[in-house]
Amino acid sequence: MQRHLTTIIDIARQLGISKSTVSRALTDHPNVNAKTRQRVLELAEQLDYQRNQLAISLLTNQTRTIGILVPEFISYFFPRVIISAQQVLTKAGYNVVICQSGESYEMEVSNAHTLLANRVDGLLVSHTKETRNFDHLRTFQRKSIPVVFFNRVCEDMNVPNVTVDDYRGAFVAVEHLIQSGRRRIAHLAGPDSLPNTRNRLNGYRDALLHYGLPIEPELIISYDLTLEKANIYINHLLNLPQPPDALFTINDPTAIEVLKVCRSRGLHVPNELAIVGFSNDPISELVEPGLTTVVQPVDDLGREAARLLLNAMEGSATEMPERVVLPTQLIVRGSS
Amino acid sequence: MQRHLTTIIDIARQLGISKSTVSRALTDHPNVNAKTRQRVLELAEQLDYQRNQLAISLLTNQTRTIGILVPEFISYFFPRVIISAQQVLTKAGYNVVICQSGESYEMEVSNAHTLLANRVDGLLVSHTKETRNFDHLRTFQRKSIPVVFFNRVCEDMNVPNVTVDDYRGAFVAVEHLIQSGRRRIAHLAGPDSLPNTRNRLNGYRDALLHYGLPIEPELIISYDLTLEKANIYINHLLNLPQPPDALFTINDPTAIEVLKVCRSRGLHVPNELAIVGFSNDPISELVEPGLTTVVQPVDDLGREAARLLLNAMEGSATEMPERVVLPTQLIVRGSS
DNA sequence: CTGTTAGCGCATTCAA
DNA sequence: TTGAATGCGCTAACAG
Repeated sequence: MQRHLTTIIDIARQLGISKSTVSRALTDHPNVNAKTRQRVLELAEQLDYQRNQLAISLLTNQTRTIGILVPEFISYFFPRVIISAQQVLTKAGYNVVICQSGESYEMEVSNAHTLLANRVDGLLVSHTKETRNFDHLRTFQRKSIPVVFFNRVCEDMNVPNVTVDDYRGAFVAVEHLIQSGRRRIAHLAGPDSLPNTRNRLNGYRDALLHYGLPIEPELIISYDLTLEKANIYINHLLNLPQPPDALFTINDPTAIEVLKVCRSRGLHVPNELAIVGFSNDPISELVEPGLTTVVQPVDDLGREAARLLLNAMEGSATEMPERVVLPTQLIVRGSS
Repeated sequence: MQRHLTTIIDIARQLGISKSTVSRALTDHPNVNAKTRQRVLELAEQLDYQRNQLAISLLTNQTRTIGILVPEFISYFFPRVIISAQQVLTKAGYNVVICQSGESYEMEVSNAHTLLANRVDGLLVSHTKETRNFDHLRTFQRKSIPVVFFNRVCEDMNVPNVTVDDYRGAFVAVEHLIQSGRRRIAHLAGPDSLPNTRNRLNGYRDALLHYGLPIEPELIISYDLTLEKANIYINHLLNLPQPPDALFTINDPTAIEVLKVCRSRGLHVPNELAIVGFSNDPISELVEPGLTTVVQPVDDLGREAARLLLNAMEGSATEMPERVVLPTQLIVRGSS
């Protein structure tokens, strides 16, 4: 499939001038005759000329494109964050390309290579649940391409990051359950490769400790975030000799799954089991009963991540990378 | 921010050989001494060398990258389609970059320019609801960059496309309402810039005609797909002297909004108002009552779109662009 | 104000 | 098997 796209040389030839002049006319360079510029612009328009960004990037060594790498975008969370980040970046004159890895480490590595090969000027990342080795991201660092983590962060890498206050969110959620009279509060936690998971787990633990409740290992289950596994573990918990009277889940989809299981078992929510989720997925206010959950400020998250990246790219390479933690908030609905 | 990335020249110099040889070693060219190749590969690894895709693309005039342009990805629909398309494209050795336009025509044009400037080898598009002028996409065509439309297609452009059978889906949905005894069936339609909207409207109309029911203009309302407007029109319909006994909506989020309005007005669903949505958003099975809706085969949609694009790129430029229409299916739940 | 020249990083002829 | 030379499309430095 050979195709010829109009180049400045085509324009120069047809106008009988040099390609430098064409280039200058096209880039609003001051030193060019108004009339000449006019002619160039008209012919460019007519020939449907488009600057070849590839050539410019090769020359300037910057693409004005930034890459966003996310583990998935089925859940509402990542799309929202991306959109708000994109708004900031677009306003700053950057293009945004998005890659999603389907929670696969291998795919993430491949995406990282693509982004690197295409020489993005900066990278916004939230890694997959499988990612334990971060060499593919350190490569960016080594090449001085700014990287900013959001949501799922690698604490070992010395780069800026933005997270929400998972610890506090979890603490308050569990506190709420305790204060409404629950005593056997279970926690469906995510894989412990994810710091958010660990922070939420700590918040859960500390809330129990703070109120003098025992921490029962049998009530804490880590799983891989798939709904199939969630279903199995929920039933497992409910089949315990002493089943929990409340369940705090790592995210809203999981909490919804709990709701479904309760429905099918004829368990009343919240009387027989109280449920609290995490993230305030739009779905959580539509189910019956409404789901109590912890709000993550998705828009702020995207905005902050973009801001940190812009800072990093626009040079002010501070010695201490900035780390932003955004507040979370509990929304109480019918499920608790 | 000046940074130097390792090039083949660095490798060549350090090894005291020419860059051509390095290039050959790196590209698995047959004519290169095994030992030399070995040394090159080792040093490349050690220096953390990455091929500069920009330079290669400039040279070969192809990027092995394809662009996906969608109007939004908040709803579950587009992410799903993208993921399945991406699977096919990745397998075929292409990289995928995604741009979303937030339903803004202006943003879509800008994204199209970005993708063009970055010389994608092919484009998968679903346009915004505002798009009426397709010049920004015709540009790709003029430059022989294959374009494939999916879901929201421009019928005037002579390119392959994939859609679902909106007409049939709507027909069957309305038929179902009629057969379950409804007689005043309203339709909340989308903007008529979108062919899907028109097709669904036609399906709705023809079903009424087919069963000898009158078409009441006051029961058909086009709107802009925002939930705020949806809310206004839903209330408007329910306030009619003769309110409808069923409501068929352009999509599931709108149907959910209907459900919410009914809840707040104390209207029983489906007894006082039956509701049927479109697209089988995961949310539709979680609400109470479950939402009757028309399934769109999202995975097939993405796969087919990718297949058509690969065909178009891999040369077989057939005279008649292929147009695929995928079947839809009604799922009956509690809301009807 | 305009033309000439160089070079970004690479693959690919053509010679050796 | 290897090296030298060419050019992809463009901007920028330099010279008129």
